[in-house]
Amino acid sequence: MSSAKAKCLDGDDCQVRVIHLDRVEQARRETVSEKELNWIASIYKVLGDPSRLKIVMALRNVEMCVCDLAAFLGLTESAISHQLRRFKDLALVKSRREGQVIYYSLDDEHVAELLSVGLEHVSE
Amino acid sequence: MSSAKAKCLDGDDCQVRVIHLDRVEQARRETVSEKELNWIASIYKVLGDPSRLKIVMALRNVEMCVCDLAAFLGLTESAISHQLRRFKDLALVKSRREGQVIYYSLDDEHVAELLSVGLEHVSE
DNA sequence: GATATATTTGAATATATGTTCATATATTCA
DNA sequence: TGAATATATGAACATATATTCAAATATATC
Repeated sequence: MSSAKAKCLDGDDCQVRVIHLDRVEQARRETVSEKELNWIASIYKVLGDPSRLKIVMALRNVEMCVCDLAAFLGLTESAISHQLRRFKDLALVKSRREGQVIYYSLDDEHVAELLSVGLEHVSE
Repeated sequence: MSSAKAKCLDGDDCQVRVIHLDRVEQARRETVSEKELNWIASIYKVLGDPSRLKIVMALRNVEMCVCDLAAFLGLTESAISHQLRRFKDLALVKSRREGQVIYYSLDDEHVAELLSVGLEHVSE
């Protein structure tokens, strides 16, 4: 066991206080790459907004166009379009054009897969 | 099927354009309460930040104190403390005092439960 | 081609957020 | 009690973000 006295860790200016060096090193060993970490966080982040979560939940069952979603959420069509772009960037949502109307729906496989990846890293 | 012509929905000033009224109404019927929605979003949101995600992933396996986490993340102890408070507010993290040191760990049951609730509402 | 509809894009803005610094609180030990 | 350590708190700040407005693009219809 480590003592409860703080030790000095070799940081930039040797100012870093550490009580359990072994645990910090273990965490260092077990952490995922910065890149992957940011990626997982971005998945959670995009779902961490009430408007976007509402969009996802609406698209769970039905295909919808921008103006339907705008009516449902009580937001501007522009606002919806901006948010949908974020989803598309993460490939959480796919679109299909039919004339002037563009239908949006969940990219179910991706959603399921991405969330399971996140879970895998968070809860054991 | 609905026509592809926009209809006028009875909004505040009757300016709301809707193409598939039936789908909007279905979404209205199937949506969860605003309160629950905000709550689920807040769970995702708190995980949607690289620093916080790193904290959660570190606490998965080991109990850690503030200064250990600060050393691990390369952040101020104050910053860690602020973030830990957010986790505690959502009951995602629990703490245990031992002398001057406060040990933080994941409230595993809660994490698992909360995420499963979120999943339940998002993917099918 | 001209008009109307559906969506996108970019600028602007108000608000939220993550971090740091300085200070306060709590605990231990001399 | 007083000094030292560990953590918490609040103000300040810089950055990120969600939304709106105005204008642009794309498709269909006349």
